[in-house]
Amino acid sequence: MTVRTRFAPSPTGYMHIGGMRTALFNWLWARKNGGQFILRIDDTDLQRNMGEALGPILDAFRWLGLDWDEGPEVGGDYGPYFQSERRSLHDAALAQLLESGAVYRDFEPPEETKTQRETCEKEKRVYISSRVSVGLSADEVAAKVAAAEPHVVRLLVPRERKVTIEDAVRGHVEWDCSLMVDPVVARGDGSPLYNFATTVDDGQLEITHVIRAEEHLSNTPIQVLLHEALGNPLPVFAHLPFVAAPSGKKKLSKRDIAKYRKSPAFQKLFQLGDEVLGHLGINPIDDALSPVMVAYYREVGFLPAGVLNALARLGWSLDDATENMSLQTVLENFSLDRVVKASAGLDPDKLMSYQTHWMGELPLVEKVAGCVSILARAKLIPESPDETILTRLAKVIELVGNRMRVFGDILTMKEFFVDADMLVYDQKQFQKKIVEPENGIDVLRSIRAIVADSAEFSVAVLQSAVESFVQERGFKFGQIAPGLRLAITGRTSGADLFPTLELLGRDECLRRLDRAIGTADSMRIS
RNA sequence: GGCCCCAUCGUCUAGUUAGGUCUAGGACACUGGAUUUUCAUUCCAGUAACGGGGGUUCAAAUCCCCCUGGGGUCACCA
Repeated sequence: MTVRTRFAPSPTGYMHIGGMRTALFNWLWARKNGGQFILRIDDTDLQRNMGEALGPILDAFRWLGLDWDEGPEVGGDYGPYFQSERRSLHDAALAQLLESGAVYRDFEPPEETKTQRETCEKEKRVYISSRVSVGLSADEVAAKVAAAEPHVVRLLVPRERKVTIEDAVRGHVEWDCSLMVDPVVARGDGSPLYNFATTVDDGQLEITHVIRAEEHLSNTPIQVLLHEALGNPLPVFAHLPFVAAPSGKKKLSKRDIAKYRKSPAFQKLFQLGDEVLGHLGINPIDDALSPVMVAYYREVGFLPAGVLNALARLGWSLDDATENMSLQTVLENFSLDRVVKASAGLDPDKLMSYQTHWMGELPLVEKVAGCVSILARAKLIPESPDETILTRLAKVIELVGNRMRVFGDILTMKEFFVDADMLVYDQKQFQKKIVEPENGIDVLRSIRAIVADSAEFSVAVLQSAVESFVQERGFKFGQIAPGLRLAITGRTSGADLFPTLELLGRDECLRRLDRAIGTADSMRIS
């Protein structure tokens, strides 16, 4: 039998990083077994703009390179793939269950049901459905339906038995039906509820493996009972541990972003994100974009390989040592029985280490492409840069090397992309390293002369010239380097100094030195 | 609270199915050192865990029971 897995997001306008992990494992299992991975959109009673709500979800899949065999945009033989368009299928299934007596129309007023529930709770008894409507004759039911009496349709839970599953990650799990409330399967008008629609759809789509997060475990007995009533073969269930927040064991949730912002574990990621998004003109403070969303990582300039690697290792491992894995490697080695049972906290540090690894592996041309797109968005280079810019950019990228962990990092290296007069100095350091030292400005003047007069503007020539100057004056290079770097780049840390000078070019270096000298002069006077 | 799930370094995990090779391995983070004109890298080294109690056994991280702790879920949402 062909393995068929599915991911069934509701169109919420964003793709949750934990949901993405679930989707990834579904994709992996299908691909590993030469089966199909299906995207079904669970959009029942959602009246939002479908394009806006679904777009970001599909974008996330495309960005990570996870393709789907059936679903939106690609269609398939088991469609429609939007749950809202599958109503006739649900209706037919409901009619079938009504016919077989597996479900019943419940006319008990909701307030009454609620009261019973509350009473039981107060008295510490287990609440089970009263089933007052089960005794109604077919004619009585028909009459009430004809009179449009409000009601719901409930599953008649077989109370005398147990439901058991052999979960592919959890093993044997069982529930005692005598403790179960008869779940509502559809409203009086026939509109299906989640558990019912899902079961009908999974059955009709011939899903063989239901791989989903642990929070659905409690829905499972209902769905198993429904599958049985429908006469469907039972899919294999695999309940993955949910993705927890860093430094906590609670489910990672969009609602808690404000809290995460204050968490030390998340600090560095937020700092990076805020800075990069700031350069892009995106306000990261509002919830539109945050680390619980896949889009966040794309915007900040993470690589799909980095995110995928981190996601794959969240609740799964290949062996006792392998950490850096391409999607291909994960695919070749994936299995459900190596999925961990305990929930796993997303670790931003570890994510960054995977990211750094894969950025290091990326060919230069692809680094250039990634930087072009983010630099253009930050308006630091034109939309379609010419050869000169591209060649120079490649040199910058090679020079900064592993200092660029994500594409967004390039935006913090503004010194390569703005003119001398736009350079922003680190004020405190400028004061301390250039203005305050006795000969700080004089040194810069001397270096300006070297830069202006050197026969050739190359690393070798500049370096030896500066070194002999340093020696003459009885300095150490380490003493003058910070000031020089500050004058040239505005910052006290960064790529190797002489190559930076060479890359910037003689004229630009002179402008920067002049500006720094001028600024320092005026600061010293005042 | 009911039902269900889970429990190894700070974190992600290996080891648990078939008890000994585990004085518990790896990675991230952290600390120290070396390299480096800064920063980042790289390289070495180090700190650090089987939640507790009972069993079973010659032998338990591994099997059983209890406790504790954490979490999920309890809708005419999905």
